[in-house]
Amino acid sequence: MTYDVGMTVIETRSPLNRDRIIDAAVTFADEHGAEELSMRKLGSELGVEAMSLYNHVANKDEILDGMIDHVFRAIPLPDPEQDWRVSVRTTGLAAMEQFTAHPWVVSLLMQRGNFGNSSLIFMNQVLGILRAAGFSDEETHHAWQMLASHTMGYAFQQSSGSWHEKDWDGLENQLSRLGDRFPHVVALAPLLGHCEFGSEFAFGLEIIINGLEARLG
Amino acid sequence: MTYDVGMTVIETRSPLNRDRIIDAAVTFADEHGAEELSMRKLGSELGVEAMSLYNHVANKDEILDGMIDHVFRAIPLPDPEQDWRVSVRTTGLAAMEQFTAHPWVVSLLMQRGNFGNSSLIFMNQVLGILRAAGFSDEETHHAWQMLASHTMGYAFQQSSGSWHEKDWDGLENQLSRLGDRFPHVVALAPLLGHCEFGSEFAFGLEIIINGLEARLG
DNA sequence: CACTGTAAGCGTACGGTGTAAGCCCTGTCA
DNA sequence: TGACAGGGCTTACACCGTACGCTTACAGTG
Repeated sequence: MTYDVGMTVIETRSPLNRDRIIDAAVTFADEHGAEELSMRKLGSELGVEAMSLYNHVANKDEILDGMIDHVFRAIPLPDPEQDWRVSVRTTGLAAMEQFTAHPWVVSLLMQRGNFGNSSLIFMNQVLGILRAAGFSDEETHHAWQMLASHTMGYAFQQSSGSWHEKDWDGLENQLSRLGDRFPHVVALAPLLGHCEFGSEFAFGLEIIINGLEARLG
Repeated sequence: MTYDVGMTVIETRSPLNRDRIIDAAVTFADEHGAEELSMRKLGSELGVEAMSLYNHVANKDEILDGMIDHVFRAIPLPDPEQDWRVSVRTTGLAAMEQFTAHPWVVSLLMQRGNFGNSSLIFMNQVLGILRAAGFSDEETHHAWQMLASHTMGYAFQQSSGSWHEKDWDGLENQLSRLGDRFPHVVALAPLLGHCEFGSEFAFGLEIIINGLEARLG
């Protein structure tokens, strides 16, 4: 934004920068999905040509990494003062909340790995809590893997989307058309189709926490 | 393969068909990764032009679905006569084995959902075992979600690959360069880097089976 | 004031993608 | 022999990420 003082106000577009680009990419992905995001579309979203983005980011991968980082930064860090079970529970739910709000991170994480700054901060905090709780290094490792898998797994299923209401009716027709070849699937179809992933996730999280606790000592 | 009987053997390429195309796609993805697969490359792999594939498949999506189906068909179905804990354990490990052999299915499943024929057969079998074991429909649903999440989650982490040996050295340098900002990550780095996903998966699977068993009755 | 160096934005172009449309060759059957 | 059908090939289109070079705007000097 530049002003000619005393003259007419020249309304130039606010200058581009990395953060604005990544923010725009995140909201674009939230609206249209990450696989729809292209440099040209992102540019036009910012009122700018595609190639102008390359003045602020090295390439598209840097944008994608930035988007992942953006999401991880939004997960509140667990409080090391609390009981580890509480920390793990609230952090798991918080992470799940972000993965639900930005379903595209899951596939992005799979393609690109997750070793941005924010995700390392997050991971470090959780590992620290587990170690402080008395887990050995091996046990901490097991616990982390398990918690991460559980979280990513549910986020995965939620974002893989075929169980969602959208094409659910079509699927139901398909299933009933397949008749009794899949009786158990058909019987559980209503539950599978309209399930609340949040509470499903919490259910499993409790089992895992209890299981880990039993391994402690 | 056509022969001019009594004359020289005319060595024409064996005719294309859906199965050969999908098989070729699977082996190509095993070698080069699924994101490298393109219609042109797949065609040239089969000694054929890209557009010729469209005489046997509707589009690339049908090939991708076929690849998913191919992998699920390779998972041996659990035996309904066995104890459900044994069935769940062996089936989980068998599924994980396939996901390890074909790491690309995980991201494919996420993009496309998993409701091909083979995956429905597989799912139906597992659901049937859980119901026969005495789980209610809701409990069966919970158990399925949890087992699926655990399996997909580990497969996910395994295929997301950043923890693998390849770029592990670079990552280790990066971590030590980041100094003591992430002490817990650095401390556990060796475990995280060289871990055996198979046994990690089995460890978590046992916790889940025990947790589910406790819910039974 | 002019001159110059720098950075940001733009336009063009290249090689890649999936696939629609049309051509041609060949095998099969009347 | 002639017609037909189907499989493979070629061409073409719209999209992608991005390398390259041009133009404009501005900051710092003399």
